[in-house]
Amino acid sequence: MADTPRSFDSTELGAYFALIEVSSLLRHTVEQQLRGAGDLSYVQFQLLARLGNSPDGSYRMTDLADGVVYSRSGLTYQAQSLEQRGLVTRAPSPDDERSTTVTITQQGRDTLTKVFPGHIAVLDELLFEPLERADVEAMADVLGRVRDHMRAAPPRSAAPRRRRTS
Amino acid sequence: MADTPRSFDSTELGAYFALIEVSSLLRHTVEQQLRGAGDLSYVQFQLLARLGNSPDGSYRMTDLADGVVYSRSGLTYQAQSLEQRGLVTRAPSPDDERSTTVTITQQGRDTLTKVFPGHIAVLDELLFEPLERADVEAMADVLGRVRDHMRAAPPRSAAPRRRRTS
DNA sequence: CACAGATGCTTCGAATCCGAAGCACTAACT
DNA sequence: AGTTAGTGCTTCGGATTCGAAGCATCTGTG
Repeated sequence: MADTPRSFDSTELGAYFALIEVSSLLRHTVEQQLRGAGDLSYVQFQLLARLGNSPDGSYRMTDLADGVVYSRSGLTYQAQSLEQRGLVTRAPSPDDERSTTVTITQQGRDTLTKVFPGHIAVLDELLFEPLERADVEAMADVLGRVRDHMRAAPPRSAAPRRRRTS
Repeated sequence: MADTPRSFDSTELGAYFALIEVSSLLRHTVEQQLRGAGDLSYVQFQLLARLGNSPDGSYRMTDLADGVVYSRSGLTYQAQSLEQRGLVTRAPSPDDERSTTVTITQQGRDTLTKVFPGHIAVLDELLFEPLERADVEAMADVLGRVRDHMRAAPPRSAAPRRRRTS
């Protein structure tokens, strides 16, 4: 473990720090906008957005949790909250009694459309404003590759339960 | 407000989503490594790291909070925690009785060195592995500019208390 | 100097978050 | 079918988080 005690040069450090800082700052501002515009937390918005983009407006709990990088128990909490507010419904899946299917309601979609313009405005102002088109493309490309790489590796808590090894 | 209901193209969306996803996934993994290696949360590590990089190993509470994008009350909580564990000390500032100066202790530095190799290993493996040198440079450049832009704008909760305007 | 406003930090209460443990259902193997 | 392992979700307890309010100090102005 930790068998490569190499250190980073300033460019690498800069990239890393900038990444963390930008996402923190962005998240912060977005959070406030969402709270004000539709009384949503960032997580709640992400959940609704994902559901809204789904072809049938629904997902399994686990897939939702993995999608937004969130703990399952945390998702249960938020899903209950959203359900009480009438923004989603929950029902056991037809094919698998264990799993719960979360579906966005019309009211959920309305909330989404109500909140969206402001959300875009914040992103535009904070994230895209200082960037050229090429920068955005580079960012999408580079970060996209990183994401794929991360998703490829054991996505959540590494150790697969068992190795059915020969 | 929201006077620009333009929408994003897929590149922009990709850049945004990738940013969020990458930082979330990264944070998650790093968190676990830190927890295991030195019983630190990510925030605690960030605080120690910042203090460790400071010329005199200390910062004011507010500057620390702004640095890591964190609420003041949250910082108070973590600073107390770190102080109890002997990783930092807190003392009123000499020149301003109001402000508290947080200083990293030798034990804090030791913890930092103990945790660092693993931290670097995670970053190397998860973030830098799929990237060329040029990619890292592009990332540092683009995200660095975004960060500067964000920091330039009213950094925390917008409204300055008063406008001493003419 | 007295005072109002600004600033730095902490306390407080409520919301959110996570991991571990538990419950229910499914799959695989015999 | 019976047994064992795997999977999906929730509950639980404790930790962390934030914003609002409070307290103490500082600063600028009369």
